[in-house]
Amino acid sequence: MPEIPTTKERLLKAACGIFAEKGYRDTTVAEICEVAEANIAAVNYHFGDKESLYDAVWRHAFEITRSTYPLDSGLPEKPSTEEYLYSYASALLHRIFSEDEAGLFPRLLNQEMAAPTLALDKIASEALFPQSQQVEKALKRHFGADYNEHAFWLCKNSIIGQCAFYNFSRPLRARVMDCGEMTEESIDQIARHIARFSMGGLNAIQQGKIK
Amino acid sequence: MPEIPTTKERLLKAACGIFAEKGYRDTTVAEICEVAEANIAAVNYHFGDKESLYDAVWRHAFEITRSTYPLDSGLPEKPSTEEYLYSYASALLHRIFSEDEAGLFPRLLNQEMAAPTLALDKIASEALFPQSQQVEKALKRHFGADYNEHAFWLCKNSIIGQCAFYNFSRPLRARVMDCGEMTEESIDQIARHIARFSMGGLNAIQQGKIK
Amino acid sequence: MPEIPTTKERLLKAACGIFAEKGYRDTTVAEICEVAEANIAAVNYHFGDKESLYDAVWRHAFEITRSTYPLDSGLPEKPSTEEYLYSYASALLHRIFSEDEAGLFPRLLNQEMAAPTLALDKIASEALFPQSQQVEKALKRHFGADYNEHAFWLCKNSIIGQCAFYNFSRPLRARVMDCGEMTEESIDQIARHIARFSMGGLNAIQQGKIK
Amino acid sequence: MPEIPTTKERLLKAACGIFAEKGYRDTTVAEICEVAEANIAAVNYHFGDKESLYDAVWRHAFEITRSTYPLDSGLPEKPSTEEYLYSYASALLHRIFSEDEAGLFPRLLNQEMAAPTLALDKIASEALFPQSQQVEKALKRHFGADYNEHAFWLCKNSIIGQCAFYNFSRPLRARVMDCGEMTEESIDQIARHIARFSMGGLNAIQQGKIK
DNA sequence: TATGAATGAGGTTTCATTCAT
DNA sequence: GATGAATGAAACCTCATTCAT
Repeated sequence: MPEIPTTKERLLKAACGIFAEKGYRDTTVAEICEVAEANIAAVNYHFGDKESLYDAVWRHAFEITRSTYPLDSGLPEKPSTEEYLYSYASALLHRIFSEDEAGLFPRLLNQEMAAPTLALDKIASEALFPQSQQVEKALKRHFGADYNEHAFWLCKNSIIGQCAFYNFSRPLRARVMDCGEMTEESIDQIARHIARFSMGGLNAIQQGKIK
Repeated sequence: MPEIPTTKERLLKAACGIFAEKGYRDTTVAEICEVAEANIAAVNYHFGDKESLYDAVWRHAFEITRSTYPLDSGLPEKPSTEEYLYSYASALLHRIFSEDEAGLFPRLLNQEMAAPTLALDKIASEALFPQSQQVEKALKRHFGADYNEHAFWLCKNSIIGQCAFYNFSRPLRARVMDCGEMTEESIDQIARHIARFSMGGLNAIQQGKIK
Repeated sequence: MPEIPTTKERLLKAACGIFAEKGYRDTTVAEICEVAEANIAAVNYHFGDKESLYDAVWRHAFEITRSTYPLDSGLPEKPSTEEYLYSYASALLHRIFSEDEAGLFPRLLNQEMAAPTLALDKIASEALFPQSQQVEKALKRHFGADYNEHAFWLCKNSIIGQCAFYNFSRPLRARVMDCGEMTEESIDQIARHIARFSMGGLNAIQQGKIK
Repeated sequence: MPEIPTTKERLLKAACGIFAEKGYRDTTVAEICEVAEANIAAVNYHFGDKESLYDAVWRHAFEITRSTYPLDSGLPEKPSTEEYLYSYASALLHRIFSEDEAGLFPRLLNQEMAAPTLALDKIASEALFPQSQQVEKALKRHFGADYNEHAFWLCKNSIIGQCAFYNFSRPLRARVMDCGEMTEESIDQIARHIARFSMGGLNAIQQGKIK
């Protein structure tokens, strides 16, 4: 039974879309209220002020994104490093290429990276840091005795960077990057590429360290 | 002979720094004029409007960055793929970590990726596309007969993505990423890591293709 | 038997304190309701509108103040003029320096003197005028045959003014006037001073008139 | 040659009148601009914000009041205490009853006493404290050897209070106090009354102390 | 009897731009 | 060539009040 959405829900939904598209500063309360078909004072009534609404927005967006595309879905009991990398990249890419609600968080993140708001501190500690730690765990298991703090940090960045690039370069896709529409299959192809490429990279780094 | 900078030059310089730091929308004409010690009407007088100033800023910043850190400096006559990758990554990273004028372009790029302006089309075709082609050329040479359009595109993204990540994640450096001040040596270390990691990646991809 | 206060009573009490502290305009209905732990619509429901609530506050505050510190308490059967003046000043000063409910009326009066509301007319005739007449009566008895309408009016103002000054200058007490906490004794000291100072004044005026 | 007043001057003048009449909070920037026939943004352009305008207003008002009715005008070389008291009361009363620009400061003060703003600290230390000291000086001379800190403070308050009462009770003049229009002569009459009444008071206090 | 959601009017402030000088 | 005053549009926020329940 589809409930009629409350004004607060409509505001949150409208705000999610507009904040993700335009960023905090370029988004006006008036536009949110218009899209939500609510009174101009509704944001202040339901959320206090624009900033608190933004807070609710990113938490909401992150929760949807996290639960729709969890980072460790479909992994076997004892995943190989490549299996883990594939799962991780696949989740991140699905989030990035998603054109519905599940894609909101990466877009908001893009906005924050360009024009950080006060929310970034919270986003970093509550959303990004925990996810970052998951990659670390997998890498630590892979490296085992060869563990090295700095090499480790570099590898983590290489892996995340390959995925994040597709988020960062979003506006270029229609301009320079000659890629068509993103399908389930093409996303999977990228994920598999990143997993394999990274495995090769990790091995190269590990060999360099041992020698 | 150090010339006294004209009002127009002072405006351009001030605008570069502020636009790069705050983005187009968060930057006010008043602040630019104040920093440039110019009249509030100076921007409109010399550049027409805020947007045209932004255009001039773009070109200026790119020209400085491109000439300060060219992508192919210090390469031997017939560079190996790893040497080439190292040179490429080194240039990109120096641009990204530069805290003077040479670092303006990556910062502006970050802003554009989040909130594209009309300038992005021009920048994409005039600045980004040519640079992208340089990576392509090196990869084509490396792959040789194994050349495959899509695998090739994926590898390019993997390489650029690893570098761009340090630009994209700039605001996180002070928050989540536990890295100290960037020195010439630490930048070099990252560049060498990316070159080696990518060589491992390329080989892994190539072997996968052959088999 | 301490009854549980009704919503209306809680509203009235909360409103008294806040109106007295901040004045009509600076007080928000929302704040009153919050302090009274009542619904935002409670003021309008129970009192009609903000202004009517203010009216009720006025009457309530005056009634408490008037009954707690009546102007003629503790007077002997046939008080001397100085005894009367002392009693009068003492009552006014106790009202002014009271920090509980009995002090509400002078504070509200202060607000009205700066920004009169429609309530002032009623307050003037119902609360202030009768009190003013009491001083007149005592003065008439004192002056006797020397009675003179205008000299009389001036003396009344001199007496009331000395007391009212401690109400009017309330915000200055913490700033310029170097006086410590007000105790029963220090209040009494002021009352005795005003009685004696005024006796001296009245005599001086009377002598001037006679001569 | 009467110069055409600038926008800034018109704003200041309009603001003086409206702030004095309504107080800081009840005055709107829009109303000031309307009266000054200026654009709604003019206040922010010329003064920064409403608060800074208010700052300029009370300084302007005080300066006019202070110079129009200085506290020690018309005093003989070696004034008697009564002459001094007369001069002081006369100045204060002229300020209070003035219906042109010279009357602005007492009205603003009335507003501040009811609803203090951040400006009150500055007003107290820059305007009120220095004037208070002038009374002290005269009283110290009068009391001579009988000087007593507290009695002294009480007398000062009695004198100022008698004058300030006519400021504080302003809205009551038309309601309860049966006084007609204020003329130069009636003001003078009040001043002479206060001087004489206070002389009597001071003497009574002094005798009480001596005995 | 009481409430929480909702609202419209109006508050201060910001800002890119214009214009007479 | 350059400026400082001025402005209109629009931003965010506040608040007394209303209304359906």
